[in-house]
This record gives sequence, structure tokens and C-alpha cells, in this order.
Amino acid sequence: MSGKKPARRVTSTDVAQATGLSRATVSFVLNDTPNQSIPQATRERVLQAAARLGYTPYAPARTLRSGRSDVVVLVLPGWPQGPTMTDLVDHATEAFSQAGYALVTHVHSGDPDRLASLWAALTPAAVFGMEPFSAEEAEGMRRAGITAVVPPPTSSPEEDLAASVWVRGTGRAQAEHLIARGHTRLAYALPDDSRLAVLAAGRAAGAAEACADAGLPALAVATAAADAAAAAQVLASWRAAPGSPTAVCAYNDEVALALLAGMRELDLAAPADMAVIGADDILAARFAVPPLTTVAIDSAELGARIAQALLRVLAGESVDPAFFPHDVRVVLRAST
Amino acid sequence: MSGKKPARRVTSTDVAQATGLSRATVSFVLNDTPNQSIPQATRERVLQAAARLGYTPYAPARTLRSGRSDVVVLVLPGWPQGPTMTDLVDHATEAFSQAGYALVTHVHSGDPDRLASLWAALTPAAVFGMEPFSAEEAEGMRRAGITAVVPPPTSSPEEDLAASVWVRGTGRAQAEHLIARGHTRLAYALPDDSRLAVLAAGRAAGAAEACADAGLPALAVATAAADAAAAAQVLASWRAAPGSPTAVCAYNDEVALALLAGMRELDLAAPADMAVIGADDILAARFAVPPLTTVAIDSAELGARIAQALLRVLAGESVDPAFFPHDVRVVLRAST
DNA sequence: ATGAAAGCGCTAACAG
DNA sequence: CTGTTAGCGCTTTCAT
Repeated sequence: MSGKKPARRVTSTDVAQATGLSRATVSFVLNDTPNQSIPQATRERVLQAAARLGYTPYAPARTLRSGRSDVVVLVLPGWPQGPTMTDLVDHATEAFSQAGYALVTHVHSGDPDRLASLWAALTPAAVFGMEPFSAEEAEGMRRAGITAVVPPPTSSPEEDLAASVWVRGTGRAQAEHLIARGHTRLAYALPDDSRLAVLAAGRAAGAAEACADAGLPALAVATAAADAAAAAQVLASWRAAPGSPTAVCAYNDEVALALLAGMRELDLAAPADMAVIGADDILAARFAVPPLTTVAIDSAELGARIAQALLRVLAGESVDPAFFPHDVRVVLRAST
Repeated sequence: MSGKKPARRVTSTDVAQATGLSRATVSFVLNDTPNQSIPQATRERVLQAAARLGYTPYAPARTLRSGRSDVVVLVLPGWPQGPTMTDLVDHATEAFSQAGYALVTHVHSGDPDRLASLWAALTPAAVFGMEPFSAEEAEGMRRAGITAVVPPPTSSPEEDLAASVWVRGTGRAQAEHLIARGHTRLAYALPDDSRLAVLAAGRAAGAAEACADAGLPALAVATAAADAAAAAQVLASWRAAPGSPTAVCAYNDEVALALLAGMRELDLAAPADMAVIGADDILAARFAVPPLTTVAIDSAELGARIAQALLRVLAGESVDPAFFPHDVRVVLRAST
């Protein structure tokens, strides 16, 4: 019930006064600045006073002075996040935290202005995007003085694709699994959501590469809406074509589930009539009928790698896209 | 190929020099400060120069001076995020953006220190948590000078539960649907993940309330691991008990899917042998066998409401927990 | 209508 | 070993 006391912030000046020392000395202790010989007694006096008063350094002032902030932003595309992403963020948070940075995420719906105001409000030390940044977005970051960006902004879509090697791994692993099982005519099912277009293209490209490497004919690609009837239609059209595919890589598990539902409508059974492989290993995959074979990435490792990459960039070094190994593991269940 | 030119930031001083005016005047124009009569000509001169030079206000300095930042943090519990959460965040981002704030999210794994360093790095204007904050966490915010917090920190778990009326709505809607369908003995299936404990308790409490309101016996509550065999066991034990339940509310769709898989193992059919209702309406729910009845919240509205609540708190007003109506919609499919 | 100047909290030369 | 001091970029009285 205490009034609206504005609760004045505890500053280093308060600590200085409480200890009878100067702000400088306090600052040296609190940041244990190198090349300063502070006697142990003084040091403890400061530390105790700081703890007792509940002193917290004030970030804006610190940032203003030092020119660097401790915030790292992970820009997530505005698509439905699965468990993989959650894990990844979790592990990246951990890694950054240990390096003294605070990680926050921002879901980006595509409006460049929104990102611009984010930079203005946060002045992050580094930014990581799950998708390549557009030229306009890159320009906004440059203006805001953000130099540590991964993936590094490029000027050409080709480079972007090249940089997304770690996305292509998923599609590649799916196709390779199917090929290893003896399938020679594959299809790829894209999601019906424009927000996923970039990522889907990357994954599909990976599957196409695997087919090319194996000397197989090109993938049959189609878009499958998140709906059993629509999926059934796609399946029917594939089966009607000459040289029809016998196995399909789905963009993700949800698309795969739709495909499975479509097959049920057509009285088809996986994998006999058509093998289906998903991606991401969502929880629902194991409860599908039949249980869905899928591929999963080691999100913990990827999260840690992202953190490493960004920390490296922060240190002024450069990162090789291939640095993101994106090891993909096949989770074998009954649908292939 | 330009060297590592540190790319000096464009400051308001630069704009002042370019226009031959003082920083004060520039500041007046840029913030269109009230009660200042600036001639249109000067105004435009400033605006043009600012645009031409690519001036961006520097947040740390602004915050240091004004004492307030434009950052709002949404603290997400470290659990797997579904589409509901994604939408919610998306809409909240939009609403805050229009009010001039930048929303970022932080996944919180439970370590209070991590949150503390987040406050230190960000100095957010407001914080919204999906779950109540612990006393320790609340203390950390107080120290960091963050006063706008929703839900407002309380000292008792009872109050926390009371405040989470908007969480309980989900469980209530599930139970009410089942009761309306004639079921009189209900069960509740909890998830096997400690991170979800708080939220699950809230949802279960809502279902329990609905039973009590209808004068029905208490819910049979059990924990169902994300695994068909484990779910089967839970189901078997429920059916073995006298007065066994005929319908079950699952914490979320994933638990419901596990239950459905368990029923298949036992050769039971939903809804004949046991009705199952999920929550969240994940995409996989519609592809389940049988398609899963579930409840969904209007995440767009909830996101907007969260934003409104926080903006209200920022304006110094208080919010009533009941302000979050959390309207829940039953998505009727075949499992009930 | 515009400018001069102070100061937010912090760090880092530079003195002493 | 510790204190003095300047100044980061910005807003905002108070003068002019």
C-alpha cells in the first residue's frame, strides 16, 4: 500500500557514498578492471555495500559510455514454431548467457520498419536471422550501427541459398533416406504458407541435390494445403502421372501428417503405396497412423553453434556457413 | 572491401551542423515537442537533413536521459511453443509496435539470475509473464526498477491462481463441453513435463471447477507421459477403477494424441469407449485418428489484450485479471 | 524562434 | 592505491 514512490534507482554513486570511496574506485571493483591494484579490504567493502544496497548497473548508461550493449537478438520468421526451434533458442540462450550476453527473440512478420524500430530501441550487439535478410533490412541494420550479423547480408539470392547450407541438410537427409530404401522416383510436398516459402525452398533444394547426386530424375514438387482432401488430391495427381513417385519428402511433419490423412481418404497405405517422411520430429509424429518416419536436427547443438558463430563475429572474425553442420538424424518409424 | 571503418553513428549533432541549427532545435523538431513554435521551413530543413544523413536516435542515450525505454519483454516459459503462442506473440508485437514499443520475447528456463541479467541488459519498460513470477523473480524486477509487470507479483500462490483465471478458462471449456455431451465422470490427463506444471495445474483447476459447478464428482487426475504405452496404462487404470470416467480432458493436444494412441493399443475407440478432448488446436489434431475435438483460444485477441493490459499498466492504471477474457472455442471433431 | 548549458549513470584517462 | 574529471548522445529548462 506504499504510495507511488518512484523507487529511485541505486547508482554507483550511492555505493561510493556508502563506502566513502569514489565512483571510480567502485567502478574498478565492480568491473574488476585489469591493471588496477585494489586492496582486498577495499574490494570487499565495495562488494558488500553494493550487495547490501541492491546495486544493479544501469545498462543504458553503460552502453552509452562503452558503445557496446550485451543484447543479442534472434530474429525468428513469423511461422509456427516447433519444438526444434524452442530447444534451439533455449540452448542458444544458455550459451550466450555464459558469454555475458542476453538473448532475446523477436518474431518478424516481414515489415522492415518494425525491425528498424527494434534496432532503435535495443541497439543489439549482434543479430542472428533464421532466414537471410533482405537488402532493405540489411541497410536498416547498417544504419543502426549493427555490424555483427549472421547470416551476413549478401547482395544476391544465389549467395543466400549457398549460405543456407544448414537448411538444405534437412531435405537432403530425407531424400537420402528414401533413396537408401530403394526409391528412385521421389516427390516433395511444399507447405501452403507463404511465410514458409524461403525455408521450404531451401529444404526442397536439399532434396533435389540428393536426387541429382544419385543420378535420379528430378523431384515432383507440389504444394499440399494443411487439409486431408487437398493432400489427397495432390497424391492422386502424382499417382496418375506416368513414372509416378513412390515416396514423398514432406516439408515438415505437419505436411506429412496431412499427406497421411489424404492417403487414408484414398484407402492407400504407407509405406506400401507411398512412403512418407517428415521433418522436425514433432511430438505428434510418433502418434500418427502409421507412426511417421521423420528427420530431426540436434537443436541443442545447432543452438550452441549459432551462439558460437555470433560470438565469433562479435570478436571480429568471420564465419563460414559450413560452420553450421546441421547434422540430421533419421528417426525411423513406420511410414517409410 | 572498405577497411574496418567503425562506421561512426550519425548523431543529432551531425544534423544540427548540417542545418546550421542547434541540437536543441533539432531535438524539438525530431520529437515534435509540444509548445514549441518552429516555423515550417526550419522543420522541413531538419527533417530532410536527418533523412539524408540517415539519422537514427540512439536508444541508450535517450533512455538514460528520459529514464524510460521503449522495450517490452514477454517472458515465455521454456516449454514447447505451439501455434497459439506464435500467433499471440505476433499480434501482441503488432499492438505494441503501434503504441511505439518494441516487443521482444525471452524464453525463461527457470534460472532467476538469467532473468536478472536480462533486466540489466535491457531495462524494459514493462514485462509480461505467461506464468506468475516467483518472489525471487519479482524482487529482481523491483531492483531493476521495473514496475510495470503483468501479472502483478503477489505473495501467495492462492492469489496467483486467482489471477490466472485466463488460464483456467481452457480447462473449464473442455469439461463443460464434455458435460454438455452427457458425461458425468471425467478425468484429467496432465503432461509429463515439469516445466508445464504450473500451467497444467491452472488448466486442471478450471476443469475441476466446471465439475464442481455441475455437481459432479471430482476429476480423476493422472499424468500421461508422451508415449502410447504409458498412456495406455493410465487409461487401463482409469477403466479398472469403480465409477470409471467416460471422458477425459487432456492438458493439450499432444497429451490427447498420446491418449488416442494408447486407446489404439488397447483396442478402444473414441468416443465410444472414452471421449477425448484436447487443447490448443494444433495442426496435427485434425489429422488424428479419429480427428481430435479440441478447444482453442482466440490468440489474436488475447495477444491484443495482453498488449492493452501492459499499456494500461504503463500508464499507471491497474488491470483486473478478468480483463483477459480468454474466450475459448470448442473445435468439434470426432473424438468426443 | 533559437541557442546555451546542465546532467542522466557510467567508465577510463590522467593525476596525485 | 585512490580521486578528479571529461564526456558518451540526448532532452529540457532557461535565456535570449
